[in-house]
Amino acid sequence: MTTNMTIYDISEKAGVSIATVSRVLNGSSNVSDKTKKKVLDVINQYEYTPNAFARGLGLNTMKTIGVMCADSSDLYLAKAIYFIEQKLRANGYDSILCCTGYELETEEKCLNLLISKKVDGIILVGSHFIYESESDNRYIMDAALQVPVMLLNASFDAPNVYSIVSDDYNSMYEATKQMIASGIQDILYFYNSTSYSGKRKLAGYRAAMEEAGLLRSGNLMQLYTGSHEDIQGMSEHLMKVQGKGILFRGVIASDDNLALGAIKYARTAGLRIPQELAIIGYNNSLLAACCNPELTSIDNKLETLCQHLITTLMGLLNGSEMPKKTVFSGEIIHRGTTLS
Amino acid sequence: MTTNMTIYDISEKAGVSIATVSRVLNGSSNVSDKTKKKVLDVINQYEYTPNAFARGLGLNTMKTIGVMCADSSDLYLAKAIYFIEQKLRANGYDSILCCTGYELETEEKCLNLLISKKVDGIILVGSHFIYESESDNRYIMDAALQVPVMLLNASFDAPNVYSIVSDDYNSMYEATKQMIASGIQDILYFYNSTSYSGKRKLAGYRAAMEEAGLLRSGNLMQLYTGSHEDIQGMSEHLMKVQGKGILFRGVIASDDNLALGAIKYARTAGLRIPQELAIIGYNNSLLAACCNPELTSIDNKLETLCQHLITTLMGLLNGSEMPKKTVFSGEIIHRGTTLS
DNA sequence: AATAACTATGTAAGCGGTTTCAATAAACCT
DNA sequence: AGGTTTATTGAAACCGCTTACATAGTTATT
Repeated sequence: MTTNMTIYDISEKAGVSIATVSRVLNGSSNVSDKTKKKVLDVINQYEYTPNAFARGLGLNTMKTIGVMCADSSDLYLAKAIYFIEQKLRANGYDSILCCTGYELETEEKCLNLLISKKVDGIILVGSHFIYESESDNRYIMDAALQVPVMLLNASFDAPNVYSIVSDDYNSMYEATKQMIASGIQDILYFYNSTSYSGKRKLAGYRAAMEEAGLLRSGNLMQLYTGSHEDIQGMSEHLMKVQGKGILFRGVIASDDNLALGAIKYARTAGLRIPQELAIIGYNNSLLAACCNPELTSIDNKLETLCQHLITTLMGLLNGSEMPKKTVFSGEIIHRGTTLS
Repeated sequence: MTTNMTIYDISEKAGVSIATVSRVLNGSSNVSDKTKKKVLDVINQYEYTPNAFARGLGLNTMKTIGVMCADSSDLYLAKAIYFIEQKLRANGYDSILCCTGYELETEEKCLNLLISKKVDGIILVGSHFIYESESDNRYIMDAALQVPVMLLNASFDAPNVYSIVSDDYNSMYEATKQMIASGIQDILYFYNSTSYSGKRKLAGYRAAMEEAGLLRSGNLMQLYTGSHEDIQGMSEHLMKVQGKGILFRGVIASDDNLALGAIKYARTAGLRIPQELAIIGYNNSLLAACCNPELTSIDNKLETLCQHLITTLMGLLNGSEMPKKTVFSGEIIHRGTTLS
């Protein structure tokens, strides 16, 4: 356990100065093996742990990274947080978590809070408020003036802001193309966010549809504004869409949760999956393997993304030059909700 | 944004001493309104934020709570973390997250790390290493010597350790009793952890079975040791159990994930749910409403638990006397996997 | 009007480390 | 052996803020 000794106590017991104790604490090379051992023995004997605040004051770092996400209870984000936390701690850092609940104001407040807590870096896990235009991201840029800011699945170009993204555009483009190739023409795009990655995904879908000459009107894109947990609501939403006479034989969802809503809708409407309604989800979350039929989904290699994010961040903190943006491609995992 | 001014800069610009600045910073009453305004103006003008380390050094607190959990990507734990983080921040605290990955050694290490980071309290979210016997929890008791330790869904009696638990025993007892009452006698208990709450749940099941004279041997309890995400593996596990000639017409699972495994097993084995196999899960997670048929599950009022946990912790930090243990009862949410 | 009792502010001593700089000891040359 | 260079160590300044104590300025009391 942690005792309440100070560096003075240790220096006294070890018969050296506090400077020397500090040196062995920080692994300075300029300490003789003999004294180093002597000091370490005392430290171990009394289970001394240096005071983090004092240390922070002197070093101006507490080896802590701020992690911000909209909702840590979202399956995908929760997973990201888990990977990030694990990898950070493996690197001797730990993480302060802030959940912003999809509110811009909270996001700004948290950002300032993290900065004032002197984190060494900030990771935005799927922030919902990254805009394409730089000037709209001022609050992030302000934070980046102080510490490196890492963006997971989002990207914009600003000093000291680094992005690790999955190629959502291309993944969606390919998924849509494949569904078209399987003979389906009326493909509804079902999404719930206009975030950075949301826009990219939508663009991928549109490109494929346009290319095939199938994008006739905005009818085939449906924004769902309810909670990401409200499967029933999603299903009802699709029922309404159907009620309006909009025809669709395929659903491509921006998220597995939404895809589940589509599955539920199919059940309610009595449609056979995938023969009468094909569905593709996104994120390849636990849900995809859980539902019935199992969901075809796009896997965007979350762990790889997180690993690179941490590697990049650690590099930056060590003063290395690091790539501003890294892109990984996704992969379509075929399961029971698609034909081909 | 946060500037790099010190209290000296502010005091100079405001024409007062640093003590006065510090007083307005900390809301001390002994400052005249005139000077207070003067100082605040300067602070706002320069967007000054006091250095957290220096402040921590002086106050010996950084308004931070350590949150430990085995796996933040687990649906249930993720949700708990979300609630906790939200409520903490609403109270002016924030949280350092540590995921221990179900490893005792990591759990101990994190506990020490949190203490050394001078957190004001520690919350164990469904720790897997709470033992019934006090002496086995020494490492937690050591931490409790320094700061209050809050246990969610676990409990043991030690100084400065507080518990908020759901009455798992009773919930399971009732669930089992109801299934028996619905005419099912061969009920398999499918579980994956021998944690504190795991034991309680199992005991509830046993009690109900014993009471009904149905507990003939240990055959009807099946410990699954695989990953909580490996639905396929769970299903196969149950296939093997069936293969051994162990008969079961009902499954009560210690967790919704396991229940999903049971659903998958039923599908594979060609059993109709709930007529040929009834299933009850635990936690009433998102999954329960997602799967097909929808899962009957026990809701243990997670948000209520978290709310009370935070309230209790805040009370403690304000020096109030607080209850050592609070118990809430759960509720069975009936859906499509049970008869009655 | 003189004394007591506050109120508002400043001075300076910590809080527990890190680090610069100077001093001492040990090692290396010629 | 004497002069250098280098490896160790310690003294003390400093990081930025809190707070006990002292002081000066006000208001209340008799």
